Amino acid sequence: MKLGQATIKDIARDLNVSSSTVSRALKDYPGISDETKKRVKELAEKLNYRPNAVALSLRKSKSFTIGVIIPEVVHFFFSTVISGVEEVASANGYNVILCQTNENLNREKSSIETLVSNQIDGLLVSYSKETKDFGHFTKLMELEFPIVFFDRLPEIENTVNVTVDDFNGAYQAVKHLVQQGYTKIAHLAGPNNLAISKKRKAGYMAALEDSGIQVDENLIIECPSGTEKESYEVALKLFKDEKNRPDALFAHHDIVAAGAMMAIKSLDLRIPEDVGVVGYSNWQFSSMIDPPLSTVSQPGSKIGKKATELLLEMINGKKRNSNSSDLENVILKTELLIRKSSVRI
Amino acid sequence: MKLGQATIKDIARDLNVSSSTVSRALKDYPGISDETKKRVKELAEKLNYRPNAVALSLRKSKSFTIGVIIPEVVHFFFSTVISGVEEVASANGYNVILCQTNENLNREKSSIETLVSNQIDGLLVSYSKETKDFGHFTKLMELEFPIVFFDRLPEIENTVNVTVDDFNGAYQAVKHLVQQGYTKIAHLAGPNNLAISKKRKAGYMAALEDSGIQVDENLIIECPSGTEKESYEVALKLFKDEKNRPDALFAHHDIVAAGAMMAIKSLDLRIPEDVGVVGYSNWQFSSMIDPPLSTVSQPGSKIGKKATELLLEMINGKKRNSNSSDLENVILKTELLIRKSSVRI
DNA sequence: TTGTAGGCGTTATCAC
DNA sequence: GTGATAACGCCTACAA
Repeated sequence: MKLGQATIKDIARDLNVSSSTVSRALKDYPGISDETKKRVKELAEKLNYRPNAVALSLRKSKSFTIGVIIPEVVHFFFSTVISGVEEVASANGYNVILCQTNENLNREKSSIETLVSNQIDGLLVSYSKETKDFGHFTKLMELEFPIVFFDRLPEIENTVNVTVDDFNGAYQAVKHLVQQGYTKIAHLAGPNNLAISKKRKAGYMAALEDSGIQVDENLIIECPSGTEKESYEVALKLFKDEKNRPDALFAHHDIVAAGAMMAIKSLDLRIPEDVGVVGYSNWQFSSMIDPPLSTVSQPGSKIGKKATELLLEMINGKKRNSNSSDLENVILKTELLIRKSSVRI
Repeated sequence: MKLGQATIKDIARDLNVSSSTVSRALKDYPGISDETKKRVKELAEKLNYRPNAVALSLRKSKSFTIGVIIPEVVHFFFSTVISGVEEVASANGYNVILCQTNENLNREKSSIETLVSNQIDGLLVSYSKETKDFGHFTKLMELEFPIVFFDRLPEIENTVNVTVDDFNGAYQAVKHLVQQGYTKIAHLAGPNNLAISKKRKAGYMAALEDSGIQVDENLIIECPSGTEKESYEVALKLFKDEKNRPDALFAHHDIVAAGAMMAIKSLDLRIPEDVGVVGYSNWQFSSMIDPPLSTVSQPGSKIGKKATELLLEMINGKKRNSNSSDLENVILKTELLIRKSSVRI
């Protein structure tokens, strides 16, 4: 910062008053003559005075800044979350410091170090795929530091969480496939250490069972990396086998679904006539591929907003980490978007 | 910040030394006995001491924080830029404060106010569509405050810019359409006050002229909002008119192209046989729609990285705003990705 | 080798 | 009504 920004002291010197007077005048404190107040404000205006937020942070031990730790920015869902976070934060006078971990545990840990040493007031976290131990979070929580977890929930007690109802989202998706007359429904699952993957898988299985269809473990295939390429290959193998070929697919992710669709089409199978497909997340491209992909829509921006609102409440003492309040675990509803890829009736 | 983080004073008190000794010991300053150094470091470790970055900022008038002002986070191109920025910043020990303007001038202005009062060391900017006056930027630049503009360049002298070669990107795209035998090529342009829109349009026109095709102003239609819906309607009108129907389309944006493709398909025209389409930006969905969309790929992450590198150089005094150095205007190359939507030979 | 004092910009507390 | 002082956490002349 090279800008010779004017300070309270400058104003005080120019006006031959003390800096306390200036400080009080600027904030309309009682006990300052209208005359002085006016002179101070005018000069402040003229010098383009702006309070130094860093000095304020130090003085008040409060930075009006929150940290966001996120696996990847380039991810439609996360970018919508960030957008929601920024929205609510800025509306409440808070800054957002962004850290992406690239799914790397060490970066997650070092991000926390920096953020904490920057005196952030609170933290929003979606942890990395590598994170299996949550010590770096619990240490902070024991000191009553405000943290809200979103999307990926850690196995820690008494956390404040914002998430979507993954079980139900998957359940609805698979039920829909069943209603469309598909009976042999495969599942391309996410990495097993993520709670969301487990819940989607559980929803898938429950929907089958409730429909009187037996779960076939051979039809559940893990796609840990979640790339298009990976699922393309997985799906190719899965659908090549004519004898055991599934007639539908529920993917834990639109990208995974898209890769699989490419494989299915390359085998000259028709979607949705031969194979029905439903994805998850409603990526921006999902409505534009051929055929448009049915998917479970997660309200990303709403998650970001809600998480930030909760965090600000915690910061401002209206809420603690470990209340019995039911607010501590907010579960937002998903929405099943039915498009062409899964409709054959 | 409720965490009772240990301070230098705490360590000093415990060890019965002065805080300057602790400060020096922690930073391996000369003239501290090994004995003291060891005791200080051990206790620091034990107390989990972390320097208070806010106090440091105040002391040094340097925050190791940069601000990013961006129109929208939920935008594939911008999210890749942000990712690149975060990458380079964190590798150099800098934090990133993110502000999105939602294309709103007032938010842009107030973001700058907050960022500056937070003593950021420098600023990366892609300004809003509403911004026609750049006073809020020039005011800072006159004070030698480091700013790097990316993607959208302001009409100000002596700025440091990172951008892509939009003219050439468009030129290549249209040349490619010509080579494929399309002759009546329409252009869905962006808002005219953005330099990028102008350059893409200029590239479009130059490519036509260089190919001996006369530019027809009726085939250039502005799509200011850039939404799918808008371009759907625009394209519907454009391609309904059988007499003057174009046989190809160059859109300033993939979303715009996608909307137009839906319109074209709804008129039972085939892509690429009847109509060739090329977009711009290589959104994630572009390779997945039907047919896969040819597009001009902008190296978003590279832009973010390069812009941040330049900014850090400016911050660290290796570079000034208004040098004659040719580094002040970095133009990165685009890449034409040829997919099915534009290939009929 | 270590300590003291002052200051970065602000505000709360006490005094006049 | 206003001013002086101390404090937030850290660093760095200058002293000792």
